[in-house]
Amino acid sequence: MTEKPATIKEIAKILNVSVSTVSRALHKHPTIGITTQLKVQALAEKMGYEPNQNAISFQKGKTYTIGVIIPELSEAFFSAAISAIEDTTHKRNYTVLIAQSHDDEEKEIQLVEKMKNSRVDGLLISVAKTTSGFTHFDMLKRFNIPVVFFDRIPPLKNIHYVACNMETGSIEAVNYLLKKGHRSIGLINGPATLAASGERKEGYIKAMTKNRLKFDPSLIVSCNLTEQSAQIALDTLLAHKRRPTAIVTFNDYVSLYAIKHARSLKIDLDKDLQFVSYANLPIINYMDYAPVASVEQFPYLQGQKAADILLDLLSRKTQSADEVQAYYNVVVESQLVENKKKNAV
Amino acid sequence: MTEKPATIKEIAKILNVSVSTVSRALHKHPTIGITTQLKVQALAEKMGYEPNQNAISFQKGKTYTIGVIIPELSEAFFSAAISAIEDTTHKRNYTVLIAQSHDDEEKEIQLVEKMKNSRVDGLLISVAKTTSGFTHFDMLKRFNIPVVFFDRIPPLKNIHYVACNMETGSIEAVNYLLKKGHRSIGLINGPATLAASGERKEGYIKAMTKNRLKFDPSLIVSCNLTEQSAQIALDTLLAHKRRPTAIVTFNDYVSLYAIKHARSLKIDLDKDLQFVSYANLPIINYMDYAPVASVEQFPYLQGQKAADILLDLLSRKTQSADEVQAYYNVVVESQLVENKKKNAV
DNA sequence: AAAAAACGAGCAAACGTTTGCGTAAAAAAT
DNA sequence: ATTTTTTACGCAAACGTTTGCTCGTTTTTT
Repeated sequence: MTEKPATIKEIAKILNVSVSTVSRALHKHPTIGITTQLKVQALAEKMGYEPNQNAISFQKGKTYTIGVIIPELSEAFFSAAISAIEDTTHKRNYTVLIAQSHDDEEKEIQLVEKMKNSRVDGLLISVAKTTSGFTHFDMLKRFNIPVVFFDRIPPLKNIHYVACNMETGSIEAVNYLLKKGHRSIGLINGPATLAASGERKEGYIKAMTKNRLKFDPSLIVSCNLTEQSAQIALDTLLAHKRRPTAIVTFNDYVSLYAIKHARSLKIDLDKDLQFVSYANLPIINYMDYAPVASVEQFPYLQGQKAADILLDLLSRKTQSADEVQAYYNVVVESQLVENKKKNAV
Repeated sequence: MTEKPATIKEIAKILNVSVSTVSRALHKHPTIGITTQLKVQALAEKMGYEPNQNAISFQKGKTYTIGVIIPELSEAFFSAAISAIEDTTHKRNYTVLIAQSHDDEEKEIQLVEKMKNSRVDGLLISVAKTTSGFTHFDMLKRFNIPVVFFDRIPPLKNIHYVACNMETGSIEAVNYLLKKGHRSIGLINGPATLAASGERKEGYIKAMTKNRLKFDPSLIVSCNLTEQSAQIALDTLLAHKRRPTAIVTFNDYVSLYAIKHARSLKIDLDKDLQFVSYANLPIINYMDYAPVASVEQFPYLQGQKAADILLDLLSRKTQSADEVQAYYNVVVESQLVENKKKNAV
């Protein structure tokens, strides 16, 4: 009843040729005569032969598997990136091993270890928020397992990475609001511990000064990304002596919280206060009042580029991998996209 | 520079023992003397030896990998299920290979084929919406690869599955609304082609008749899950001669669309119209007006149970796998949960 | 017609690990 | 003191595939 998968050996025995001949025939190796080749291929087809990937991996010492370590699968950004990575690598016959760190450093370390032990050929990593040590990545270097970081990049020298330049988008965001006539623009930023917060702030400041507007530090308030703290941040801004008519927020969630709070304060979100945020997640399509624009970070593109780089690294790894002098540092520009959806009544 | 992973052979050579001794020592096999055992383990530790999973898989003919095929990673339901599956299987030293069918039958077939070829030990599948043929699952049976279906179950005999009983939740939902005093309750259902639609309808009808209310078929309207079609469905219900004061919707998205539409019609969502939906996705936490309650389907639990079953199947598979007479049919009861969040002003 | 080149295919090792079987030495039983 | 049992370890095959090397046969070149 239970079928066993066909092997090269069986084919060889039936055809009275050697296993090496069968192997070569299936790979269309030129030293095998055309008649033998066809004979072998026909039988393989008939028997439903499928190469045992496991045996091949073992033999070749590589698994054709790339590991992906991300903080959270459920975050729209990462699932989009994963889709891109899958699409890109499947084309080149690699499979993808996905694991979530849940933004926990300890878990991330374990995962790196596990991935190394399961002999993945390479890794794509977006580091956890809490990660502060980086020695677990050294091990990968020692064993010559190439890594490409994406989106969340560790502060290390000599690494490959794909990141998103927040500055462009930030400047665009502020410019957009200035053009719309706003003169007092607030920023509800994330916690200072996040690199992303710094970049957003930089962009904000740069845009202000470039437009010869005096930059008022008190128009920048931080929040820790919770609903409550977003509310407080908004309250602070609303109490400002130069009460802003527009606010840039750290991400869509913060915008959402702030908008909700603003509405409960009966603020007219069409006339008196406008929001621009980062990320552009699907949720904004479901909001009654959404930010008027978002800074898109192109998760699919980032995933794609990261995968491309890793594949390239893997293909050239064949020989000398020690003398990697060139490190890929790809930066994709963020971009402001207007929210096409109309707000509710 | 580039280190090679340590092998059992090297350890054996250094210690002047045979590879089999090393292998057994590392497994704490009782026939190996305690001194040798410690010696071996110490050196292994020192050399940072990690067994080559690939070689082991090859040798044992099993990969300690289970494949998971789901429609969409980005759907909250599935990412929760995945997390459960990972948590459950990691404990037993299995790794998880995730793949998305994107609700495409063709893709699903390819994935099943790929999973088979990469010799996964077992599969967890939630079938694509469009899947109408089921022969690709036969192959798995032929090769004795156990499969546990979850959430989206194919209409086949003799399969293992974990599903959610919608009826309980549906009845609860209607009862809940009746208790709140509603006498005319509408249902915006999904397309008739989906099994899930049938179950929701069943539950709805059952709850009505159990409460000795005459069931009015015209209070059930279908939609195809798009925003536009949800709007039309709502319009239909609102024009009903016995205009409903409460509506059960196929899922949170439909609720969302309907609520949005209702608000644009200036309907008072606190007094004149209330919604209950299925799923209980995170998005409802972000809605200005959310359904008052949702039927929770426990994705984490479903994933967990499915994984447990598969692991059990795998552990007993050691010998006779043909005579599987007993099929696991686990049904988790859906449950109505009240939405604790207050609506906006 | 002899020598050289090209062709077609087989042999065997290798990848790292597990495991059934065999066996020498030590311990226990007679 | 001999036989039996136990202890502790080694031998070698096996898993499926790839690939460098060898070698006989045919074809081409001189």
